[in-house]
Amino acid sequence: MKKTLSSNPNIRLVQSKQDCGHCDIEHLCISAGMDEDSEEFNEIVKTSDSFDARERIFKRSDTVTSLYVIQSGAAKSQTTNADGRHQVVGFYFPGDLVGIETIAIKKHPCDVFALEKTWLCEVPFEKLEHLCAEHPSLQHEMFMRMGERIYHDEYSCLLRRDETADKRVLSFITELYKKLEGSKYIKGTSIHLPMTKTDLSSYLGLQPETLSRTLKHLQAKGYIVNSASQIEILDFEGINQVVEN
Amino acid sequence: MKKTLSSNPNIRLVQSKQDCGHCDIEHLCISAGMDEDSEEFNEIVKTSDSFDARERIFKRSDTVTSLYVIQSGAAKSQTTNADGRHQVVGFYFPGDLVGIETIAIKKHPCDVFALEKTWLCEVPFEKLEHLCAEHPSLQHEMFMRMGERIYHDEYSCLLRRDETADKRVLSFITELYKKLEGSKYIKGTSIHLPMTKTDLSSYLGLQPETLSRTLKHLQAKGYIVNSASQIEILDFEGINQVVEN
DNA sequence: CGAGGCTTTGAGGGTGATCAAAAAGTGTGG
DNA sequence: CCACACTTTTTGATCACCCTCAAAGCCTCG
Repeated sequence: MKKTLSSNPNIRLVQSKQDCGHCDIEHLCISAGMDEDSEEFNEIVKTSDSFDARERIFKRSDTVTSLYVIQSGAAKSQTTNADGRHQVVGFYFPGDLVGIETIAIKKHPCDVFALEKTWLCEVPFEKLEHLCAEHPSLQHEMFMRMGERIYHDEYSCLLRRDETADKRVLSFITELYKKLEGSKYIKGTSIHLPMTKTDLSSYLGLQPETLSRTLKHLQAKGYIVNSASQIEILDFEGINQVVEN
Repeated sequence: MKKTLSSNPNIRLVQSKQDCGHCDIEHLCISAGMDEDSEEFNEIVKTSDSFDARERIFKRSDTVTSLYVIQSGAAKSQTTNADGRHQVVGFYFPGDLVGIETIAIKKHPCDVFALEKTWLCEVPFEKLEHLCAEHPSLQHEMFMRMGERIYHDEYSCLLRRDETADKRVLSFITELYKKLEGSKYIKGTSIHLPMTKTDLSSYLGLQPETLSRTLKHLQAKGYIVNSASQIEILDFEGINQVVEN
């Protein structure tokens, strides 16, 4: 049986990763919202075992009572349509919250898969709520996180809806570049992509063939250099002009 | 000068609407999340003057420091692209929160227009945060509201992205029917639409012509009856089959 | 009653989907 | 380390859906 966080409540804790004080993404975590030292936060957090690439982290319809923070690695969430086709809903990187889309409906609307070796922190939602009530700064951080997510969803969604394949691809690339700046996914002007091109095409609402052709054509125009799991940005200026219009 | 809530801080209060205890959508308001009587909530809420149909409620880039609850009426939010075309991002009905998409960026990403005579309640966000910290049930209500919105955004977006015009239109109709059930917008199996068909087409990511043709064709198939500002649902069963596949 | 926006209808064109198949990459086990 | 199976990506050809442009009717509101 595959382990998933929700089917296996007795998660093997990785003690060395347990202490928030030693976490290397502390500044990206919601605990960064706490004024005082995050000792209390540390106490409610559980650290999960790691997940290998392609391993399922959450199963659709699983009951959720926690939020999860990506500590290291990357993940994708995807649904399966009635006719069996998959659709990628989002990608998650270190510091991102997995599960705020579930707190109202209390179950995963999607399967979530690790894209590479990935570690998560589990934050039991009910305990988080209590802590939020005692620490206004943490409550504020949560509101801000959720507000950002709503803003992003409503705008990235919009963006992609009516735009051409060129624009969708270019704006995805530049947004991701900004988001991951300073992380191990960025080397100079190159972005390492942990997801497959097929996943990316699904996320962008395109067919794999269309994404392939689009990347080729964007490379021919000199905007980017496309390779297996990496995209190099050549012409930020030119890309911005395409995206803005 | 057009009055907007944010350009005119000295809002004329409508005293008769001021008291939360007499609000006819109290059960839809975030104050419904409060265990005790909502006296304290009542104290922080400001009620705005009403807005006429087509009147602008918020201007894009306006600074925001409050959330707003639609007390009565309906509104749309829309952006303007670089090339001047408008794009409708969302519709708001009684009980809906306008402004949670702004709390992280602190300004309106969109213009918001009244679709008909509309009343709003203003809830200063900072005061709301303080109240949330004192009343865990209110904090919980806010988390649930935001979680629902994220869930809806990520799913309605998904839904519309790859689906045919038929599916987009039918799922919009049935979702709206469910959402507005029991309100004045629903009479039997008919939905009154406060927005224009052009607004709706924009929201659905279609051209007005395409929406017009789609509605005609869905009527020919016997799913709905289409008229000026009303859509009657004839075949719930059949519609579900179309949407699910 | 007139002006303006909204909706409908028609004809033609383009972007991206679909289908098919080859090429390249990835992981596994011997 | 290589061979094999499998997945992912690419390429090509054709097609469908929706967009675009144009214009006429319709409704709403001043």
